[in-house]
Amino acid sequence: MDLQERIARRRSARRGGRVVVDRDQLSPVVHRAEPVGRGPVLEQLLDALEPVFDGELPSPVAVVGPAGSGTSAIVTALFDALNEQFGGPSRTIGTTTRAGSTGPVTWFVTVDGRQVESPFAFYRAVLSRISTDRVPESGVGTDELRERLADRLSRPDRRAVVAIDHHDEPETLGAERVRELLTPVEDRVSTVAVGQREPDDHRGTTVSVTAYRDHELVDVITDRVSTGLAAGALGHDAVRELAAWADGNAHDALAALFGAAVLASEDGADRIESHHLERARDDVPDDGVHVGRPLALSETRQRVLLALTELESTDRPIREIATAIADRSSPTAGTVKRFLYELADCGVVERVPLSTVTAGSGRQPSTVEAQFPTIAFRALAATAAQTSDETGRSSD
DNA sequence: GATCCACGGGAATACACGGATG
DNA sequence: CATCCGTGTATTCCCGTGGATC
Repeated sequence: MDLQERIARRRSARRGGRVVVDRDQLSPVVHRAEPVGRGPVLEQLLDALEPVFDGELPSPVAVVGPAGSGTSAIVTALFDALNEQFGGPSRTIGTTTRAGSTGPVTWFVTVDGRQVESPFAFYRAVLSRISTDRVPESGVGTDELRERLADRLSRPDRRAVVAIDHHDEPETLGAERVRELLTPVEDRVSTVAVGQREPDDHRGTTVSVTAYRDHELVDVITDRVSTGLAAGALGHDAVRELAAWADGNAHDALAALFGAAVLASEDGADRIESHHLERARDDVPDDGVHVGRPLALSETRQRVLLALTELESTDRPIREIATAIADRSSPTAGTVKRFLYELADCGVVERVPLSTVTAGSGRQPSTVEAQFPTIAFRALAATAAQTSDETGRSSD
């Protein structure tokens, strides 16, 4: 490559990177270490967890709030902070600190129900947080992992508080199931169920989180804008408008903001224009699902979704869409079809009846539509995979 | 101690059946 | 009744692990 080319690349990289200063600060799937404007709720949650300060286990807690109200952010942030104070040696490499002779320990473990769907995966997730050894990812039975967990918690001065996030979403381990899995260690472990509803048989404390009010959401967005975007890339009026549109749902607001930033970067613009925001807002479905849902899926499923978002005409029966997707690499058409129905079943895509043209005599086909913010998904999935298929230029 | 192999979990795929529709 | 969609499930494949074997 010659010098002109080098310089041109520098220039375009700078142009592309103008708007976004720090992608992680902007990402709707990354939580803040200090949630914005949620002090009272944090206090309530600390109240519910109060017994841990006396070396006891709290009774079960439920953290309940509508979509986009920040329940995950609150619990994640608080558990991280509590771990700093109470946690024993984590799995960080080089845990040579006083092997075996540690004092009382309380681990605070968050398990993301979206990523942990089987008992095996659940035990593995908890174990790898509280144990110093590596935990096998396969080749060993579920019972074996359960025994290791019991073993790890066998000492009376060792306790754990396990938060199960998104316990009430489809395809996740329910809170009831989690408690069942924890029965062998129930006198050592307490649970915190995080979701939009209480677990059915919940007895214990409930911390209710309400949707953000307009000005609170403005603060949340402003916080992201100030650290994630270049100065002057987005005006305060636009932030207020965005907050009003999102109607208390921080996920929708941040997904639209992130999407608009992606579009502006792709344009090489140095600020986010209103048409960027408009397109990004249209891309966030009403009553859609969190972009973290598709992002938590296996790589193959994400590839299918990526291909789906790249198809121009989705106005076709599922069967045809499946073949079209299968044609661009991916698994076989049959498998793609299977995936699409499965994804429709758990709400990531929606089946919509296709009334147009019915030459055949059989049952009427339907098509599928994405129920997640596709611009944000495309940008975040690309960085997660960043293998094969180098579609977009990655300008990190 | 090095090598081999059986096992377990999970994903991909195949397949078959039930139901809707003309 | 013929046809095709939608779904439940059986089967196959893959791979990491850890104990058996030599």
